[in-house]
Amino acid sequence: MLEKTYDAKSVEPKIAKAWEDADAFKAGAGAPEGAEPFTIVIPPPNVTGSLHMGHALNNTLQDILVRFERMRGKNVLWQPGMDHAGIATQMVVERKLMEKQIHRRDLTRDQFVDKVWEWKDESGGMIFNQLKRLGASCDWSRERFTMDEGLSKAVVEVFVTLHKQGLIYKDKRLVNWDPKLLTAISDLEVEQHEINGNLWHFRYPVEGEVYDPENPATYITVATTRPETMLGDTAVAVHPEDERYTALVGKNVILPIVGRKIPIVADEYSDPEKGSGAVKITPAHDFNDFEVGKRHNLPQINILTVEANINIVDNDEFLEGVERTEMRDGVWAQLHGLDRFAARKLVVQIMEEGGFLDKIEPHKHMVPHGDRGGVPIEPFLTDQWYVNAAEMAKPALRSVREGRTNFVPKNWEKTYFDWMENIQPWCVSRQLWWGHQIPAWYGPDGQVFVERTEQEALDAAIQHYLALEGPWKAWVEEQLENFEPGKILTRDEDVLDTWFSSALWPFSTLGWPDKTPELDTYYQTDVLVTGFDIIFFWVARMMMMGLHFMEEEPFHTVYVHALVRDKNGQKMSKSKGNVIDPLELIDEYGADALRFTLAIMAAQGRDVKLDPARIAGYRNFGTKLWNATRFAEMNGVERNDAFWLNDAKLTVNRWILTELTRATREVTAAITTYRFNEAASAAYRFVWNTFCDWYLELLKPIFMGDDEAAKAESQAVAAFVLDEIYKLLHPMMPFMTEELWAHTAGEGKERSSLLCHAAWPAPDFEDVGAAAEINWLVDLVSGIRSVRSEMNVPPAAIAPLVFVGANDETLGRLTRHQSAIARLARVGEITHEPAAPKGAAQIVAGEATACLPLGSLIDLSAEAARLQKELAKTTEEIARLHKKLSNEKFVASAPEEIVAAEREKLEEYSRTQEKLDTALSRVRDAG
RNA sequence: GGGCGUGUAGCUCAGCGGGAGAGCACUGCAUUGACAUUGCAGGGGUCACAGGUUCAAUCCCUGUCACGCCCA
Repeated sequence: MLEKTYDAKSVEPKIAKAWEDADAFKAGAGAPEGAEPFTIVIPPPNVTGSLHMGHALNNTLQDILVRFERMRGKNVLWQPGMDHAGIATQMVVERKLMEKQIHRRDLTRDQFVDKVWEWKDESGGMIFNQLKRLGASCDWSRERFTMDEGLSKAVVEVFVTLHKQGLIYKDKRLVNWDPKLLTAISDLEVEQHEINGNLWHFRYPVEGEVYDPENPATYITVATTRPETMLGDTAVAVHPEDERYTALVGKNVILPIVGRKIPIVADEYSDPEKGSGAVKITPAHDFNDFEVGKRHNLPQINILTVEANINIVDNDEFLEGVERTEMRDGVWAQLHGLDRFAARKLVVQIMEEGGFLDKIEPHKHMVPHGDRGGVPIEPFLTDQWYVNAAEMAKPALRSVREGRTNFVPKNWEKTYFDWMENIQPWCVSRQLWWGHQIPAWYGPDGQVFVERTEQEALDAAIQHYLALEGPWKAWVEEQLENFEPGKILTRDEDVLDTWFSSALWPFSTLGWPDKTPELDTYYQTDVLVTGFDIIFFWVARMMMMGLHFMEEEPFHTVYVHALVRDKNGQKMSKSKGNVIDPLELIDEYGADALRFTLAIMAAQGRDVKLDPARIAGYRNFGTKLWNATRFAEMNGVERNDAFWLNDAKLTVNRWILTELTRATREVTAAITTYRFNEAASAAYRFVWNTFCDWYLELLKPIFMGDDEAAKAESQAVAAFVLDEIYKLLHPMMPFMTEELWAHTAGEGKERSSLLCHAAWPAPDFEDVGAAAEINWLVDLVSGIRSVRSEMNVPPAAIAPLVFVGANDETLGRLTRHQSAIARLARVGEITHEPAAPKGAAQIVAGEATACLPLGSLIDLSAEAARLQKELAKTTEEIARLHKKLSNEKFVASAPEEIVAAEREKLEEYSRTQEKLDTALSRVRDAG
C-alpha cells in the first residue's frame, strides 16, 4: 500500500539509481535497431557554474523533449558537457591562489594551468550532480569538456583550416580591453552601465592667436566625458555645416599640457547639438574617434599602459612632434603612471589652473564595463586574431532565411538577422593562460606559421627561410646545426575565446575531426534549446562553424525560451537578493513539482515569473495522482492484459478511454510543437478534472456494488488509464511516474521495462456516444449540486429526484447511472413522473426537467428568484442570437457551419427557456 | 533614436476572428475509507485607450498611452 503522500526525498535518489544501474540514458538506450536518431546537445554550462533557475528551465525543457522522443522509440542522444569558461575560471583559480599569497605571475604558465586542472578535478562541474537531481536524462557516459584532448584537437583543426582559407587573420584594431583582467574581450562581453559623469568643456587655443579666455576668437571649446584622453588628442572635429566653426576648419589648435599642434577638421561625426559642437578626437582611445582618424589620416597616439595607467614620459608616439620644455616635463612627470581616474582629476585641475577649463556640466552617459572584471573597459589598440565573421555569416543567414533552421518562436529570427547582417570581425584571441593556446608560431623576423603542431610549424618555417634568400637563411641554418626546441620559433602566447570552442560543440562532441559512427548518426542534431541571451554568443557561431565544417546546419530548430524572473517580474540577481535556488525548491517540493511548474509556465515568448506558491500547487497535483493510484490499489485495480479494451461495455469506461485518447493527442501535439505549457495543462486537466474528479468518483458505486463483471472491467480499464497517465506525465514528472509505474506492476510481477523506455501512448479508442452520455451526467450532477448549494440545502439532506418529460434515451441513462447520480448528487430514489411535484427545486436538463422535492427545505421565493435569473440570462442569449440570425448579411456571408451552429444554439436556448418558464410558473403556483 | 515584446479576474498567466478561461488568492459549505498537499459550490472582467477592416474584433490593421527587454 502506498503512503498517503509522495515522499520525493526518498523516492528521487532511488529512482535515479535505478536509471543509472540500467544505463537508461545511454545513447540509443531502449530504442530498436535502426531507429530514427534524435539528438540534443546541452548548452554547455561553465565549469565554474552552479545550477540556477535558468539552467533548471533550460534543462527541464530539453529533458521533456528527450524523454518524450526516447519513449517514442527514437535513438536518443542527449549530449552533456561543460565549457572551460576562460576568464571566469582563470579568475576563480587566481583568487584561490591569492588566498595563499601567490600571484599567477609567480608561477610559470604550465604550473598555473596545472593548478586550474587541479581545481577543475576538485570543484569543477558540480552542476552535473545538480542536473541529475533535476532528473536530466543525459548520456552521462559521454560527458565532454571543451578543454578535452578531442575537443582541443577540433579547435586546432578549425583554427588552422580557417587561417589557411584566409578566414582567420591577425589585425591591429581597437579592441575592448579589460584593464583589470589584461585581456581583450568581445563586444558581447561588454555591458553598458549608466553613469552620472560630467561633460568637461576645455578651451583649446587656436594657433597663431594669443590665448585670451575673454576672447572666444582665440580658442575653440571642446566637450569631453574623458578629460585624461586629451593627452592623446590628434584633432578637433566640427560639423562641416556648422557655421560657427567654418572659418576655423583647416587651422590648428595647440593642445594644452602637451603642446602638440593638432588640426581642426570637418567631420559629420561631430554633433552640433551636443556640447559645444566641437569634439576632441583621440583615435587610439575611442571607437568613433578611430573612424574619424582613419577618414582624416590622423595619427593614433596610445597614451595608456595595458593597466590603463598614463604612459607618456618615454612614449615615442606621444613625444613625436612635441617641443619639450622644462615645465611640460614637470607636468608630464606628475601625470605619468597615474591610473586613468587619478589622471582625469589631475588633468582637469591643470586645465583649470591654466585657464583652459570653460565649465563642467553634470552628464549622464553610458560607460562600457567588462562583464567579468566589472571595470570600465578601455578601447585599446592591439594586435589580435580575428575571424572574418561577415563572410562566415552568409551561409548561416541563408539557412535561416530558407528555413533549413527555424527559430521557435519565429520572431527571434529577426534578432538573429539583425545581428548577423551587422556582424563585426570576431576577435578570438584572449590574453589569458587558461584556454586553447593559439597554434601560431613566430619566426625570428616575426613571420607567422599557423600549423597543427609545433613540428609542422617548424617544418614550414624551415622551408620558408631556406627558400628565402636573406639575412635569416643563414641564421636558421646555424640554428639547425645545433638544434634546440624553441630556439627558432616562439609560440603565440594568447588563447582562444571560449566561444570559439563552444561554437564547435555540436560536432566536436561527436568526435569530429575524426569520422566517428556517432558523428554519422547524431549530426545534424535536432533542436537547440536555449535562452535568447546567447543567440549571439552561441547560436550564431554554431551555425557558422557547423555550416563551414560539416556543410550542414548544426540543428534544424532553435527553441528559444524565456528568462526566469522572480514573482514580481524582476530579473534574479545576487545584488537584489531575489535569487531562488532551484536546489532548495527541489528539497522543499521535489524535482517533479519544480519541473512541472516550469513546463506549465513556459509559454512561448513570455518570461517565466516564478512564484513558489505555484510550485506548491503542482506538488499537490503530484499528490493527487499519487492518491488516485492509492485509491485504485485499494479497489483491486490491476493491469489485466487479457482484457481487450474494445470489449469495454460500461459507458463510463468507454468514456474515459475516449477522453484519454483526446488528452494523449493533445499532449503529443503540444510537445512536438514545443508548446510545453499546453502539454502540461492538457495532462493536468485530464488527470485532475477528468480522471480524479469524475471517473474515479463514477467508479466508486461500481467498486462498492456487486456486479463482478462491471468491477473487473473497471479495474482493468482504470489500470490501463493509469499506466497511460504515467507515460503522459513521465517527461514532465519523471521520478514519481517511474516510481508509480514500478509500484503498480502487480502483485509479484515486474514491468518489462522502465517507464522511461515504455512506449509512448498512441491510442485510437473513441466512442462519441459514450462521451455525450457522461457529459450529460456531469452536467446533471453539477446542476443539482449548484441548486442544492444555492438553496442552502444541507449536504446531509437526501431528496428524491423526480424527472419530468424525459425521453427514452434519458430514461436509459438514468437507469444506467442511477447509483452514480445518487451518490454524487446526494439524492435518493430516482423516479419519472408525468408532472412535477409541488415545492421542488427544478433543473432543466436537456428535454427533461429534474425536480428535487425538498419540502420545507425549499424557500419558494428564493427558488423563484434563482429561476428568474437563469431565465433572464437565457432570454438575453436568445435575443442576441435572434438579432444575429435576422441579420441578412450574417446569414449570407458567414460560413454555413457557423450559421447552422448559431441556429442550433438558438433552438437549444429556446427549449431551455420554455422549460424554465414552466418551472417558474410551477413555483409561483405553489407559492 | 532603432528593434522586439507586453497590457485579459485581486495576483500570475492561457486564449488570438463566431459573445472569456486556468492556477493561486478570496467567500460559503463539507472531515468515519484515495487525497485537507482534499471535495462541493460561489463571487469577481467595457479583454489599456481611440479609430479602422469585417456580417462579426479580446483576437486583424493604424494610432495613442503605459511597462519591459535588446541594440545604438
